[in-house]
Amino acid sequence: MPHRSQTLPVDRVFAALANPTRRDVLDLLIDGPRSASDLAAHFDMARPSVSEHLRELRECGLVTEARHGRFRLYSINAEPLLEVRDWLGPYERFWRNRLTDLGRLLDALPPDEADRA
Amino acid sequence: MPHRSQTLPVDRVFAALANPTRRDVLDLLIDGPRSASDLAAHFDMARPSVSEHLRELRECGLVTEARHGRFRLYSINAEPLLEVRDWLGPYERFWRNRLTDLGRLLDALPPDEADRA
DNA sequence: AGAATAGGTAGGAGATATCCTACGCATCAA
DNA sequence: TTGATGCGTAGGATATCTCCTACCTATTCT
Repeated sequence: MPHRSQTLPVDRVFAALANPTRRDVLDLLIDGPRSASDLAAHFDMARPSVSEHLRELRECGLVTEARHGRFRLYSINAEPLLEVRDWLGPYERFWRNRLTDLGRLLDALPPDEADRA
Repeated sequence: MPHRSQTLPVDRVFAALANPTRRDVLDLLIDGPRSASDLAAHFDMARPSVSEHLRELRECGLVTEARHGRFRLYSINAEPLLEVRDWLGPYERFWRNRLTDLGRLLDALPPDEADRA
């Protein structure tokens, strides 16, 4: 009956992605590494706040930091995203077969009937 | 410079997935529809708390509810997960080519070297 | 009708998230 | 060496999250 108690690594990844600013940071880093202040300049919030988001991304392994003089270059580490993709895997069949609705299963509508969606 | 203010639908989906109980609910529903109390029995928390998680999943469209007498059967609607998969898309190249580290980009390793995946 | 069952909502406690300003500590430029 | 720049951390205000117990309605069983 007890089900979960401590925070798994995959939990941290999902939690990190739950914030739009952090997802936007990752999206910016797709094109290549950027410095912290470069990243911060893209957001309508104080620089230290962005710095905190970077720390969260660091702590769940989604970015890495490389010091270059007084700059810190952040770059993507996409590996933790594999856990997200793996979690998503079992759901592929739902959108592949359009079996997204209980009603269709229970009422056993003719499958072609419902293709106007 | 302003970047985001209101909560987009995709934000709600990511936020819903950020909670392990809610992801577990979805995982349970993969095998088919279940009633609310059936779902609640799987978790080490009070039933009304599970009910609240179900409401969140409902409100972001990840589950649908069908009333049958005094039961309510919940079933998956995987469609919102497409947004997650779409967001994940641009990161595929990172784990496909194992270009997860800035160092490798900078050092310009031969690209065929990393195709054991 | 009366009791039991399914399950949602209200209100609140405590924890966590997200932002801010103030500050500290390096590093580089003059 | 002094000042400016890059950037992390501290502490705090406020909002949101996650759980609880108490309570309500609707349906079904006897």
